[in-house]
Amino acid sequence: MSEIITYKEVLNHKGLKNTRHRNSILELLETSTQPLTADQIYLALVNQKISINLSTIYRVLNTLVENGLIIKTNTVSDNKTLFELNSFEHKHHLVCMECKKITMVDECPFEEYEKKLKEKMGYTILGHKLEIYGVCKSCREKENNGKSIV
Amino acid sequence: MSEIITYKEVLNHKGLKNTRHRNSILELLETSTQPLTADQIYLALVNQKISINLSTIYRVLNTLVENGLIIKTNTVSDNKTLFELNSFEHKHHLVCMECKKITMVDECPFEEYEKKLKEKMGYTILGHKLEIYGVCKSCREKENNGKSIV
DNA sequence: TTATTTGCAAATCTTTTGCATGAGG
DNA sequence: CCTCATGCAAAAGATTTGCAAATAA
Repeated sequence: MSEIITYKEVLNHKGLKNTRHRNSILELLETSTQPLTADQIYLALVNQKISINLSTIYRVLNTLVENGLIIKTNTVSDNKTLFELNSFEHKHHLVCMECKKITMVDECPFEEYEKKLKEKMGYTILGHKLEIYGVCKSCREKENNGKSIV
Repeated sequence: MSEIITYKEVLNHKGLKNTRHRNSILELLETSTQPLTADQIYLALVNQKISINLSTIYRVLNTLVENGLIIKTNTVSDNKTLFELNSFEHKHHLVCMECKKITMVDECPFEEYEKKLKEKMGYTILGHKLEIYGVCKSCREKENNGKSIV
């Protein structure tokens, strides 16, 4: 009774075939530190000499979202759809406005806040998404080359 | 020295011409309780017998975003770009997953959290966006017609 | 008058779909 | 085998762009 569940097992359990394309997309997302667009996934796979069609990527991504293996997000700046693995952990995005890199944060202080909203607004809360915008350390340091902040 | 600043004044100040299309779009967003898509704006204006081109709407919206009069958002579900007036107040979205209606919440408990992130992650925080997903009161009541939750 | 804005049509980009072929269980 | 997944090409939908005409200051 291992606690480690492989994607293969999850796919099986959901009645989805264990195809090479599904696996390579899942593996790619697994190793990525960032959520990726369909196009980025396409380019990364082509780079790995994997022959795949963009429409297949879209179809695989949609299937995986529907089955809860991955999660859809999007960026405010350019309204692109991003995909990331559903780690089943509570995570939020820290977005650098300079380099556009996304860092995950797992701390979340909102349970209490959600309760309040439930009472005040009569909403049943199912979840939330928090994106924090700023400038990351390395971009800030680059910007300050030659200039003094003080 | 009135404290009420009109859009006309803001446009002037930014060196933007005070055109009928810019005004009708701003007026529409002013009266809307929800963020709107470019297309929804187009249809609403056509409905008001205003003759305008969709590309003009996109150009006006982009100009207004660049000049900070309106704000761009987007929905996770269908990845549409939404526009809303920049009220310069701190607001968050409460999104009903059934009727897709968006309600604004103005309470925000995150100043403290942001400080923490700044220290921990070395980020300069510029702002954040919070979207809370759930089911609104009226949708929940509709769902429960005939069925018992208990 | 002169720079800015707008309309129109066409281009671009992302995502979806139909259909015939191929692969997994 | 038989269903589900994939490739390919074409469609669909959202947004942008080039250029000429209209308009605000």
